[in-house]
Amino acid sequence: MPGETTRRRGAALEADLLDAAWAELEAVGYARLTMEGVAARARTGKQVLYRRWSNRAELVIAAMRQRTGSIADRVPDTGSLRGDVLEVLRAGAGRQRQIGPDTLHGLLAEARDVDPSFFGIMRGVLRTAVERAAERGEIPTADLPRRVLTLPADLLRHEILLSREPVTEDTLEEIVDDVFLPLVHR
Amino acid sequence: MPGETTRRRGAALEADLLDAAWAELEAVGYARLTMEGVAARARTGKQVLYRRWSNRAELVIAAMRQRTGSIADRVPDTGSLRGDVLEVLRAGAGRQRQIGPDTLHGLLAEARDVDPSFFGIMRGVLRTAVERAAERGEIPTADLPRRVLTLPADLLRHEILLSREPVTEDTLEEIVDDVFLPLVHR
DNA sequence: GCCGTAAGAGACGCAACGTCTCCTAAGGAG
DNA sequence: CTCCTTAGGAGACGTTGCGTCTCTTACGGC
Repeated sequence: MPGETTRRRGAALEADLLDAAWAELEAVGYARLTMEGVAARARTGKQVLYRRWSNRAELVIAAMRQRTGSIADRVPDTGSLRGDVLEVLRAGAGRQRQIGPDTLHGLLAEARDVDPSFFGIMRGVLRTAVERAAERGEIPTADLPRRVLTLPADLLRHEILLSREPVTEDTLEEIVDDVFLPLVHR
Repeated sequence: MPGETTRRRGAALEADLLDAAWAELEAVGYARLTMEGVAARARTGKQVLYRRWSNRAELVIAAMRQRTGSIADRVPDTGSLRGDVLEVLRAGAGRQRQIGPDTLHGLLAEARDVDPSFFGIMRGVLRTAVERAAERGEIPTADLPRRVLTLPADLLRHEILLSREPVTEDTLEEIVDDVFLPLVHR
């Protein structure tokens, strides 16, 4: 096999490393993911990993970024606030299904600086959805208390962190219909 | 020194072990707490720990239980729903201050079965508070959607898990005044 | 075609794990 | 009071993964 002496470099190698990290994550889970395991899977040495990321958490976060591009920036537009918010939550729940609660718990415990943009992304999207609903006259005002605006995202996150089971569609609807919409309609 | 040959046993020893675990937790934090460290602090061997708890998480949970008795069962009665709920949240926030987010994150990541009673305690207390408010005629009905009832506790928990800073009184008031009470009043 | 950079490979010392073994104090049974 | 079972105290042991380090060698820009 000719690939035998081929030595990967730069971006190509980095992509392979992140792929290997992701594969290892799926294979053994975050708790038992080791730098040596990832290195072995990528058929390289640990040093190559440490040259780029200084610990498990950083490596895994990088791998996740590569895999699950940014959710944000794509504001849904279903015509109703309810539909928009549900859509945002579905996107968040979907991302959770990809990542899994164990990884989230692990990162929370190990990452010194969980980049807020990692958990706080949904806020801007929700603000836009609410503003558009107000413009349509669907709700009285877009001027909500900060905590109300982040409420759907916060509750979803809470659910993800504590449930260990994938979040169901029913749960998302409860969040929207029992909590968020009643607060906004007035 | 005569204490030198005294060998502790049973419950007395167990209490010493849990004290040592708690002290170690305060001294080095959950991330760097080790079984060997706890054993050394308790002036005994690891085996004595492993005979009782099969890992860090179990040991620490036991230590916490001994230290911070049960919050529940003591339903505040301030005369107003607002006061009662705030009081419950303050108790929860206080417990957090004792324990610290790092320990919580660690347990979440390591404990296979985070006993729901550990995180879900506040629910029953809130139910009682709401029922009494309804009896007083302060609110129209005590028949709230499940998710609304657990809302204050859920939001506090979310805050605790993601903020890393102690939860402030302001935050508690936001939860109650901007989110919970508006939902209940109607 | 030369040469600096970084990949590939693995040895190293260290810290904790969880298991084990050995000895001996404690304290109940008779 | 003595015997005997139980469990505490102490530490050795093999293992795993960490993070660092060293060495050789391929790559690819100049």
